[in-house]
Amino acid sequence: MSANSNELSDRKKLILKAIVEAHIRGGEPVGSKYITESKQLSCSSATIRNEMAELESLGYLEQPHTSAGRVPSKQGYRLYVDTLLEEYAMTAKEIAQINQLMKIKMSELDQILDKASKVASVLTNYTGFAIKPRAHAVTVTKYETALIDAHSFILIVVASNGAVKTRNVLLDTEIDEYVLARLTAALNELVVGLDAEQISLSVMISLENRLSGDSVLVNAVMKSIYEMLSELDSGELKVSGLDRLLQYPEFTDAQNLGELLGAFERKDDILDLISEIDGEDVNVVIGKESSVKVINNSTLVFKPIRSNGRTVGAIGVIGPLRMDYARVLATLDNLGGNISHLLNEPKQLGGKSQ
Amino acid sequence: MSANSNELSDRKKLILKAIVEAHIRGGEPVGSKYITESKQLSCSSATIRNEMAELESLGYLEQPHTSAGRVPSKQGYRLYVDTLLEEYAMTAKEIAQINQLMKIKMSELDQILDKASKVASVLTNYTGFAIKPRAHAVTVTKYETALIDAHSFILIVVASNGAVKTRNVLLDTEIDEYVLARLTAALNELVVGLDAEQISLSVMISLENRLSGDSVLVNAVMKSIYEMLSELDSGELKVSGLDRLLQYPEFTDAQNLGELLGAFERKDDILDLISEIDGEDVNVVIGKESSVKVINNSTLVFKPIRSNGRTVGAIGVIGPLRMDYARVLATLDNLGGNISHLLNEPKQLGGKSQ
DNA sequence: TTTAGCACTCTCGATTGTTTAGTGCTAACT
DNA sequence: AGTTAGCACTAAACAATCGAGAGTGCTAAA
Repeated sequence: MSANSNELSDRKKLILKAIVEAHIRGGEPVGSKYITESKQLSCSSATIRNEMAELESLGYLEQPHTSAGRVPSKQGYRLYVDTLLEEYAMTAKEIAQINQLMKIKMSELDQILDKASKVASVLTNYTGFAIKPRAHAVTVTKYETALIDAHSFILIVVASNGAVKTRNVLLDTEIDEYVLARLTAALNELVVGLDAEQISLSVMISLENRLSGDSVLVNAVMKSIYEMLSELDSGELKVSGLDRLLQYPEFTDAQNLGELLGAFERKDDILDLISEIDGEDVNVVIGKESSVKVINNSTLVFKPIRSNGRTVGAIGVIGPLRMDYARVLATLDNLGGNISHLLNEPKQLGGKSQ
Repeated sequence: MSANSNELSDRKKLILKAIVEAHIRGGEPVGSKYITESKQLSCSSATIRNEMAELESLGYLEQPHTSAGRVPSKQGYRLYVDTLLEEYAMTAKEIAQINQLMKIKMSELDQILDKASKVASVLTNYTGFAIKPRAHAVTVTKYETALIDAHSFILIVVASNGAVKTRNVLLDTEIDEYVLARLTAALNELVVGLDAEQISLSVMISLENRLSGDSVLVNAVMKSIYEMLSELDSGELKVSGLDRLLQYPEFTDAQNLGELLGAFERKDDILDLISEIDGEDVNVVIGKESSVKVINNSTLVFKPIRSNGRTVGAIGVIGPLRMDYARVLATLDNLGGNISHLLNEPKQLGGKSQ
């Protein structure tokens, strides 16, 4: 809608950068005097003031009230993360810490993501989250079953996106190996390649015909399949370290906090927001700049997790607009790399050393 | 530690009850005048004052400051819920609402609990939660497997507490039906009846001997088994409707809210607290009166969910001390009954009418 | 045993003055 | 033309004061 970054003089950029960073550190509006004093800018506070006034009219800064300092606007933060930010070089100690925390070998993607979101939260001191993105029109590529007892068995589906899901099916009729084998064969023949929406009455009827009209069984199974597919479709969101939000003054008033908690409850908005992005890089969503107006006064930073060329999840953190972007970006990038590594490396022995 | 309820005159009880209920409604300290005016007590404010002073010295009331009214103490709330509370009769409408909301037929316990905690939150307007309690020394009673592809299979354990858990096991070596069948047989012979702590090196060695020394496979499997058992041991806690807390002034200050959020993060304390109780009835934990000092200024109400004579979970709500106990107790009781019903009734057809 | 009456205490809200931080503007300076 | 010193101005933050209101405890009378 307005000025692109090239229009800004180097000095303006420098000033904006200084203001953003000071504000991130201190949390309070920063004034011209502070900039002149603490910085390499060799000009007086009056000059800074003039520049600040211009930056404000360009939309990069805001003034809470007449006699306060300036605060970066969302647009200001955006420019900062896109072009002004200096890459944060993680210390060896920090990298060691990530490796240490992620050392626990886990096999389930869910658990790895969960753990990673906790680690992200601890390392950045913001609230962490992990999602498995929405995946539309997932279909089943293979069915498998395992008998538990006369009244229950496990139904396993392998989905087109590589996910595997299981469900405990309980029946009040009896079932045995033979019936189950027939069921499995029938499913693999008749109910493969459908997504949740395509499971129709006619599919059920053909399946029922194939299985001597055992409608109880067919109903139970189809219901489970439908549920599993829906779950795969609808994504997942887990949050950790919620209490960390409270240390930031922007979340002590119930307004902002409520919006955030509400968004976490509903999950949909955040899942939508993240599911629609499909890169490999760390993403930064600042306030409600996105089409989705989930988060008004918070920033959401996340990195997609890919495995075998597919986006299988994402981890990220959420915090105030004045987030320590440099550190967060570096941390998530590193952590994300660590996870991809975990997911793609061949399985090792348990780790009983000699 | 002090006065039992029989020492209280009927009038004192009536006054205490009136104060508690007024405070629950209004949230503010209630004074002698208010009681005299609005109530059936036929005596003057001065008399009420005298009684209130006594109730305070007995520990049932507290005074925020000299010229404020009285507020029930935790002990006061306790007496109220234990002996003063009038049973809340749910309206037909409310009962219909519960049935409506819980109508969705789901088979997995996890999902039912999850849904129920959401419903509890909606109906009571407090924060809801669902737990699967800790279960110590769970053992495996049966193993089952299902091949997915050459590099992965599903491992299923049926646990001594009736739970069924599955894990996707990935290998970089190849595996086939035959190997899997041998593995399954060996597991069912050698690794049955052990809890997480009893999985030792010697078990692994005997298993490995049985399986032509395939240590990669054995390691992966035993690790998964260990993980599953640990998970079964350690319980689960899910929270819903967190944002509802914010509407109660007692949670607008970061102190209380932080404590609660922290407790939800750690989960342990709350799981401990609830796991140690094994009745059938709705339980009320007021503040940190319990040995576990998790929640200082909140009340936790929950109802165990039983299935086949075993406690398989619990649902509840958490909110301010001045919770609408009557309503909450009735709601949870009803909702709990509804769930037990769901869990124990024979499975129905999918619901295609006619 | 109850109650009317009153003095006392404490909070809360409004009002006011003071301090402080930071601005915008102008006029002088390089 | 860009920079800077200086100054008037603004708005918040803070502290002190004041009166009103609510509710108590106590006393003395019923």
